[in-house]
Amino acid sequence: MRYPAAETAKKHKKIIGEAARLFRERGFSGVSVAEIMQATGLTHGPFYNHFPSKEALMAESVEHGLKSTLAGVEQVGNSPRKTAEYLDRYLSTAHRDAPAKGCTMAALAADIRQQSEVKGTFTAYVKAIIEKMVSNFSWPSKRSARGDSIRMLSAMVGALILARAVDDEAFSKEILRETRRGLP
Amino acid sequence: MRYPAAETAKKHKKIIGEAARLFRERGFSGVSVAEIMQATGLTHGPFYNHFPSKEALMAESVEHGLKSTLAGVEQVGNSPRKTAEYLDRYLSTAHRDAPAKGCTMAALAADIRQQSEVKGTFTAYVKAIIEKMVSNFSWPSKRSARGDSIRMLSAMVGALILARAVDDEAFSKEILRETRRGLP
DNA sequence: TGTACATCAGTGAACGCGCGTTCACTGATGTAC
DNA sequence: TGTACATCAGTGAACGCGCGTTCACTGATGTAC
Repeated sequence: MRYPAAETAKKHKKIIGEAARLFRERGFSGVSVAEIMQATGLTHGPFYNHFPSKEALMAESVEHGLKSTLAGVEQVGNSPRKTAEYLDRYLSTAHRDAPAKGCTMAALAADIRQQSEVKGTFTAYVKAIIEKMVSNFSWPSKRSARGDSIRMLSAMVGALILARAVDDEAFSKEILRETRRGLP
Repeated sequence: MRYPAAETAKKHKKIIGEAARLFRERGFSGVSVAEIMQATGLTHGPFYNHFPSKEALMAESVEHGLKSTLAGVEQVGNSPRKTAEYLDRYLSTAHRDAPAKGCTMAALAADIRQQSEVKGTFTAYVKAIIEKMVSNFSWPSKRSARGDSIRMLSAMVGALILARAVDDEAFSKEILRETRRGLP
């Protein structure tokens, strides 16, 4: 049956939100279209009223996730204390244990390597995130800020991925803590 | 038909080798049992003469891959020049472009997060690799060597994963180069 | 304002496909005598 | 050393299953008059 026009746009966003959450939690191939639709409270049929394919949803949900990571960096504002707080949060056990609402780069970068449809969007956002880190974080020297940002991001993403893959709590915490210690 | 006993062990190793290669290239879910068997020159049927399940093969092939990464670190020998050469190789475009024969941590850490069967082996090898980095790399101070090793590994793995996920060659190279510059 | 009809998001069964896994069968190898 | 037979890795068809995707149908909404 036909539904109020306003609800269609709302459902579209709901699908993207649930997909972004589930994909980060279990990877692209670990989540089915039916499961995403079930999470929005619908059956799997109308998925194709909203998106041409699962791959199209992957692209939109990655963008959705990266947008909020970018917004997170934007809010830091360049005091040393705020920068330190951001890093504390990124390399926390809370972030490690909640990939579903965490950094899309750490959760899906490996999956994105295989998905040429999504790589363009991913690349644009990683560039934007680096640039925002350069301008919004506190750096000792303006000259080296871009290199420092890239190094910081590599360490953050690598540490989070390793800390999540390891099943020894003490060792996982050590990876987060020691990586944090090397950053401002 | 029955085959010479010596060939059975050889085929077992061949399956592991091909699986380790293909899994690193396309992830666990990106490679089918049939494809692995085809790569060894057999049909898919006898797979279950060698392994109880695909998951068991995943565990053995991850171990196979990590063993050679560990062996690579073992060969460094602790001169500053050898350490630098190792890092140059790890963060090279050649390594970036050849995940099939490259570092298993960078290629499969994200997949391993979801695979509880494999996490134990992975954890043990990451610990061993860190320990070998502590003893075989050249460090300014013995006291900080373990923390330095962990930071280095996080940056290496993160940079390689990001450089592979990005589809802009100049930006990808910049990630590798700048991460390299922050290391000894 | 009231009525008649076209629209289209949602339903749920069905599709074709590829996957992991199983199995009856084959026949050269290894072994017992 | 030669013969008869048990073994078991390999073959390839078949299995059940879940997936992405399609589709005929439904019926409240929005619109034309």
